[in-house]
Amino acid sequence: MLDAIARLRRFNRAVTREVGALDTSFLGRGRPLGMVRVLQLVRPEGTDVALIRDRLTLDSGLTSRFLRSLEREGLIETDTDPADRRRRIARLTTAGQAELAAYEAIGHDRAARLITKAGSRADEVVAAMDLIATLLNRDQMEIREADPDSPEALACQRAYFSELVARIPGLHLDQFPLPDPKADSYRPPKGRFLVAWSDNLPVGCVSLRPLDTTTAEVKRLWVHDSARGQGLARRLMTAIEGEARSLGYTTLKLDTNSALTEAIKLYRATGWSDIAPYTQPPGDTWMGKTL
Amino acid sequence: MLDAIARLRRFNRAVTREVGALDTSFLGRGRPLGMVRVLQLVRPEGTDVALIRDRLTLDSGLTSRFLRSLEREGLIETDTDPADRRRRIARLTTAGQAELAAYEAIGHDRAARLITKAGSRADEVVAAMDLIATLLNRDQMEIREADPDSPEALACQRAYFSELVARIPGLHLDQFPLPDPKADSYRPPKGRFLVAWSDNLPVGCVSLRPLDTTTAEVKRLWVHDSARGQGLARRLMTAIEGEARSLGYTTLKLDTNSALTEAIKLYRATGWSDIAPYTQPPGDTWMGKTL
DNA sequence: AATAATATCTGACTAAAGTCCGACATATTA
DNA sequence: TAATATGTCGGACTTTAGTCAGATATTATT
Repeated sequence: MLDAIARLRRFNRAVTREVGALDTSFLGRGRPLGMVRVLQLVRPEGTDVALIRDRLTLDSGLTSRFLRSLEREGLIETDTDPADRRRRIARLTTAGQAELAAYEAIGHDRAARLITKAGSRADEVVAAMDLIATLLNRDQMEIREADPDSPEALACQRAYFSELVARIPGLHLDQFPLPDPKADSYRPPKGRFLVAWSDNLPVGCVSLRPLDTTTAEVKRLWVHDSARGQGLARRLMTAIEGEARSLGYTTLKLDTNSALTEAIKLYRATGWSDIAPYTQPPGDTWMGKTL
Repeated sequence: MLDAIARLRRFNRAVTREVGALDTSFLGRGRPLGMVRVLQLVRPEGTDVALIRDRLTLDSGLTSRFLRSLEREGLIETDTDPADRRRRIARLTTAGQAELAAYEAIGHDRAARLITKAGSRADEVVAAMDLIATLLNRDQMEIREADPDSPEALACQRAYFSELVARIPGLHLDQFPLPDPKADSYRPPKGRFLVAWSDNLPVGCVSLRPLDTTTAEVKRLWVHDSARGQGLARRLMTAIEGEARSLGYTTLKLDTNSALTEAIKLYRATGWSDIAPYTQPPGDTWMGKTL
């Protein structure tokens, strides 16, 4: 443990230097870092000013001045929130989107250089970064609905199928075409596809499709390697069960494979129990839950 | 590659937040971060002011002011470098060492909390941090002489023997007692023990012991997992060969095991060639080089 | 309806970091 | 020996980040 702490602190020092260098790169476009950090949180659809303040733990006065400055530059627009007219919502303008893209490009170049530096160990380094970033972002993971054919949902499903193939003997990737021809069953109004985000990286998914008017099936529960052991699968299951409830289903089913031991353990721990088989292989374990 | 870059940038964001929080923790002792960073580079034996400036990429005026301020507080002392009297050398006083220890304690607490947060995956997280920190520190790795019984040299040898045991069937750790009863042969004036440092972490070692007046043996070449694939083993070999040369040896020998393929590949690539056996198992490959 | 709480904004202020310049002593080169 | 380069220093200045208090509008509570 003592040694681990010394090594973590070495990591901090190394990264402080790197991040310090990264900060100055933002200055390349003549705007202070604080303002850029705000800009990066403003979405084209609009972001709550309170959320920005909260995320960056900024003083309200400072936030306000940053927003005014960005507004003067024409990068954002602000409006009062119709729901609570004390609140304000900041929205990225077209010019703002272009400016943000320019920052993306700068960061992109720096990142590419660092990855090149990693040489033959680039994959390992990226996996290591994922692990650390997911850990640091842990308290800010969000679960949002997504279209099953969106790029992020496809990435999740691809990873999920790869894992199935790796863990269950006799399966092949071409058995799982993507985009899924049956994607429509995971779409509203009867179905759902949820994606878990850690910052901008999709780190998990789960989906729901109707079987009959009162029964739905949970499918494709997957968690990114870097996010395992942190209770995300449980959160995803809670979320999808909540969706099922609000869609009016009273019974849930799922089929899984006995090789996926952690998943089965989770199901049992959250009130699922074995039921009669209702699908073909690769499923060999069937479970159900009454809502 | 594209995806890797997006993920690296996510890592940067996560770490910027964490490091930002880390920075403010330094303010707890009423000294600005910049000054603390300088203080951390000053060693009790003395550090070149130019080196400090270089490492932190500071303006000379700013560096000077930080040093004056630390000097006024009695934490450091400065002297002109006798070798080049334009240069100055900063030395940590006893008070400075105490102050630095206090900072260590603060960082220690924060680090311990983060590791606790990693839970069951703490080991993986620390390994991931090592990999990234070593990559970022790559251009600043230093090779320095150490006593074979110093804690860092022992750590290196322990890791080296563990690796031997893991890779060569039939070996047991108790065959390699530490501290080494024959440590004296690796000490000056006839022997050498070199340790490679990445920041404060020993990431590699190599040693030399006399066989006769003109022949020496290279032993215990080891590189930390996080530092592999970056040419460190080659640097260590170059360094130890240089030491051998300056000690007046004309011939070098080593014995190794055929399981250590990367090492053997390196030896062949740097002018070593096979020679007649001269030791017992676990050695099964013997090489020599004329200086 | 009065009071309290909340969200934002503005202005005044401070601390920290960093830049630029000239002065000075010393070292290197022509 | 003269000219040039280098390393350090201190002063004047700017930018950035952050704090604090008060004003205003709106919402929630009593």
